Amino acid sequence: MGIAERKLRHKESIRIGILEAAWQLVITDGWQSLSIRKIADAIEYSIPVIYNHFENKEAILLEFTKEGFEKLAETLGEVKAAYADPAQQLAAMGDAYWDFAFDNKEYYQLMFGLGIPACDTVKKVPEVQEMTALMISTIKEAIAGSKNPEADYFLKFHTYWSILHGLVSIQMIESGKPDVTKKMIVQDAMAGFTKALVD
Amino acid sequence: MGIAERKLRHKESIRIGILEAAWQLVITDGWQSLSIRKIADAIEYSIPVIYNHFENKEAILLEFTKEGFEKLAETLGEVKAAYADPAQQLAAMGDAYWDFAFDNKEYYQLMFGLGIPACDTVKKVPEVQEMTALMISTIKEAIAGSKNPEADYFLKFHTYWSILHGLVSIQMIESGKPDVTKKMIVQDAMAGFTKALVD
DNA sequence: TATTTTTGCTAACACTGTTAACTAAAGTAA
DNA sequence: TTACTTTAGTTAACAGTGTTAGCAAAAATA
Repeated sequence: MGIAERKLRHKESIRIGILEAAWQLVITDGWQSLSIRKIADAIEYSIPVIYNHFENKEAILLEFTKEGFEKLAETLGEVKAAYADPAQQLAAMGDAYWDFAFDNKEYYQLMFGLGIPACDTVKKVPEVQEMTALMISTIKEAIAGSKNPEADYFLKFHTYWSILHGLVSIQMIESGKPDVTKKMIVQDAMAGFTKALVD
Repeated sequence: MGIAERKLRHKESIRIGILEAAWQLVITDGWQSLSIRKIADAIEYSIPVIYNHFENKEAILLEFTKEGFEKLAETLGEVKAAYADPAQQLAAMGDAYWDFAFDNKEYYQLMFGLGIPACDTVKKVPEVQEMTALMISTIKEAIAGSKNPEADYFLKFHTYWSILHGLVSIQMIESGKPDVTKKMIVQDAMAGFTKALVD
């Protein structure tokens, strides 16, 4: 009865093919010009086949959004593990966040940029919470060891994430500045934040 | 020879009609669903008429982007004028920036969100520099009166804007949180920034 | 071998931005 | 007023988009 398995494998291989073809197209032409027809063309199947594996185009994009947040969470987790001091963790995680965004522009733009309807992305993508949980725990630890242990961790987390995202997105729409100063900007901002946090 | 003038007036009135119709459509249905056909329908002219007044759809969006940055710059200018102390100015401008974003979501999303190709927006929209100039001058003044007058004003400006934009956009994709805490987040972040700036 | 299920295709619908080609109106000059 | 030229506005089409209904062929089951 390996038939069912073989079929499943085949189905799965098409699914993967769709995602790989889509990703290739994104890499070469950007999100904007990704289309179902192009994907169908690339995998050498007809258009409706894609709809057997994904409900619609958005579902394909959602898949990448998930992947993106997963990768980001993984990266941040590793970086966090490399340090013991929460303040150092926050600094390193900020650095890593920045690097991730620019090393994976395609992902980052999809995760935040493309979707004005990103409002509900948060609900549809549990991976977001994976990432935020990491940040929140670190913030909590930092607060616990600070001179102001009563600080609102959720507020501080929000500030932390916002600073990072803001830095990244402003940098992305302005890209064309010297490369050296870039990193300084993050580090300066992070230093300011941590200083205010730890008091 | 008032004929030419009348014609010009008429032409201008259509142009305005296009923008007004477009704006109305955006208000009711959002940017995503704005289409040339719908605009043509609304102004009761055929489609190509729109192309006599705007090179393409993007040019129409660009018009609103300009408007948005103009409004924002104006608002920030007024707020700045209401205070003498740079630190206070920065705080008030941050507040105003936040309010602008949420009072004019449609504008803000267009100015930053919709355009992944927003990279060249900065070049195409001189109004952006109007706004940034305001911020930069205030930052400069604040630095001049701080304990560390050697600080890099451009870096600090960048941080300031990024924090604001980050706060806004994270808030926008997360909207669904209690309203009261929102303002606190900005003010907390701004306080942290100013503190680090003035030393 | 006959029947059912699955798989994948063609062709279409309803949209999108954009433009070429034409008509009818308005303005100009004789 | 008539003849010509310009311009304003139209219809109809092109090339593309996401999505789906209906059908043919292949594969699995009885």
